[in-house]
Amino acid sequence: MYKISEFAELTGLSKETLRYYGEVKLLEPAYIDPVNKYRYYDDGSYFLAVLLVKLKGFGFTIQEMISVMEDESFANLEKLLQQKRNAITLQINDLTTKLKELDEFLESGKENEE
Amino acid sequence: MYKISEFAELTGLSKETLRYYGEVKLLEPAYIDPVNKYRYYDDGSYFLAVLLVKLKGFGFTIQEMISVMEDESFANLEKLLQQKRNAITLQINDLTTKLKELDEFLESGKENEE
DNA sequence: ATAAACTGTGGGGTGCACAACAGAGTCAAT
DNA sequence: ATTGACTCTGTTGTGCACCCCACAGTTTAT
Repeated sequence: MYKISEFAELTGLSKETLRYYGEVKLLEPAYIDPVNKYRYYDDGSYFLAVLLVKLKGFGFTIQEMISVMEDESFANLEKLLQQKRNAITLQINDLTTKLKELDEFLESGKENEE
Repeated sequence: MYKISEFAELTGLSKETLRYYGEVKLLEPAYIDPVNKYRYYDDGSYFLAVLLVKLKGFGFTIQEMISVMEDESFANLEKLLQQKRNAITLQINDLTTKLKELDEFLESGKENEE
């Protein structure tokens, strides 16, 4: 059983994020001490957390992650993954365009300096 | 003088965003009808809005945009632009990595299907 | 016993989007 | 001139996915 800070370090999720995930019932502590309310996580939590970190990195929303966790068959998972793949590709293109625009902007700024 | 919807269409900023920008004093309407509170924007607003849309696209935060607008000399502008350039480059790299990871994840998923 | 380190629960901030509801404005029909 | 219908605007509140700070009770180490 890990305390929140320990578990945060283990998973890469911040303490705040862990509390938040508990609140929205995405990842609830394995045990909460009824006296002091401390959250405790176990190896099962760890397993889930690792998956969540992955999905989060791919751009899954909380709701999407919840839906994935609820669906034992993981039937939606692949569909969502494809969706995120497209989204990431789009983002890369957008950012590449922004970068060009930014460089042009910087260029035009230099001209006006003198 | 443009009413908010017209101005929104002109600039590409949504009505909500325009109200928000007014609220945080980033871009205030040129005139507000004291009777009905309608916001009116003029060509000066338009000029600023175009710049803001650019900066926003580059990832400037509201506070950064405000600081840029307050500084008549635009001395920070270039520094911030360079900063954003780096940030965008990082994001592109991150996303590219994510894409690879996602593809690997999809691959490993296929194997387990049967 | 006491201090240091950790935990809990709020509450505010971010940058808008979106929905609800009310007061204006506009236009046509009466 | 009035009425109704439709469109537009205003304000207010909520949601997203956390981060950050403050205050207070706990636990741990000395």
